[in-house]
Amino acid sequence: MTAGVMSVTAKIDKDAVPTMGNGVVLIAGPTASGKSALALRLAEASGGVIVNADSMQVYDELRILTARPSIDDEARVPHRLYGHVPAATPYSVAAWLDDVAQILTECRSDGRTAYVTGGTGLYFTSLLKGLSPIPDVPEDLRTDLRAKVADLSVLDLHAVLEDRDPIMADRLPTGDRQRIIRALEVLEATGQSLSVWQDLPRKPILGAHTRQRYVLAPDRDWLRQRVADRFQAMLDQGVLDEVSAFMALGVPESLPAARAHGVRPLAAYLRGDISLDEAAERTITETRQYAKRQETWFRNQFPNWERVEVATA
RNA sequence: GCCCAGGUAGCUCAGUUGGUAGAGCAGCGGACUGAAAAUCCGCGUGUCGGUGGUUCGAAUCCGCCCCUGGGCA
Repeated sequence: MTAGVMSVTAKIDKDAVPTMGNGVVLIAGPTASGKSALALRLAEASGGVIVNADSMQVYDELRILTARPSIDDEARVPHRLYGHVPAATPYSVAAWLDDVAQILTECRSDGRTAYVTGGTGLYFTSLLKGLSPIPDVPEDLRTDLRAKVADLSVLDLHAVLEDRDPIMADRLPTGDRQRIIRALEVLEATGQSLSVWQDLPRKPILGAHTRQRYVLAPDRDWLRQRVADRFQAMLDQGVLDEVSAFMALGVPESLPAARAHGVRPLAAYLRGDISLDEAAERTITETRQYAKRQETWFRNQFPNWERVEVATA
């Protein structure tokens, strides 16, 4: 145990993993399950490239808090799409898909295997199933709309959608503010119901021929412990300084980067509102709850992916 | 030792004039087409500290005992 974090060994059939060359290997798994370490071993052994599939590790300023691969790790194997976006910039699945598409093309022409590694289920699903082609919604429209409906209750908001776009209103739960707003902004930006766009065929980047799909499946209790240990290690690595530097950037709380686990509780601690113990507990709890949601996704959306045992070493 | 306040779901607590108990949090399950580490939906049987009694019926009233916190000595 180094710095409170156990090392992880995941067993993957050697014959199933290419030792040379080309192709794409997908490695998903809940947070703190050891994906990065596994990808590093595999990519190092095969001269491959590690490609990030984590929606938070794309942001530059939160390396420690989002458990991004270290600078040393990045020196051992090429890592792509890690920290390539400033935290003040909103990113999205669509942007990620564009980015990966380009990188996968590069890998193919270089003859290197791409190990697409991360915990964001939607990213993997979109990679394999595609997204319907929906026009971009202008940033100022999004901001304006959000400001305009800020004081409406979810139910009122749903009623507005019901009035303007009954089909989407019917598809969405009455309490799901985020998706209701998305439906409204698409309608406003394009003049057409989001349902019309969503019904357009999707264009996958990777097809069914992508054979190598792995999900790390650690024991839940083990993972819960590991999340706590990892947080302790983050403290040792200086997360508090990182978060305080992040606070100084003044990234609006509504932006994705500001919602990384731990940002809010640790900021509250740094402001003197809560104790460090309290902040630690909240961060760890948020992270565990997320891990559970990830497992739900993998279990039900990726039934055919190969489960990989994770063992402590 | 005496007095007071408590002992109810993993945790914090509700529980009305006695009709065998319910919230928040945690946890568990599920959804998921462009901010997804987000957003949303569903799931609450637990010797009501123990024991004896009163009562048709006690978490609720009475006795004794145990434990915790505070006060007085």
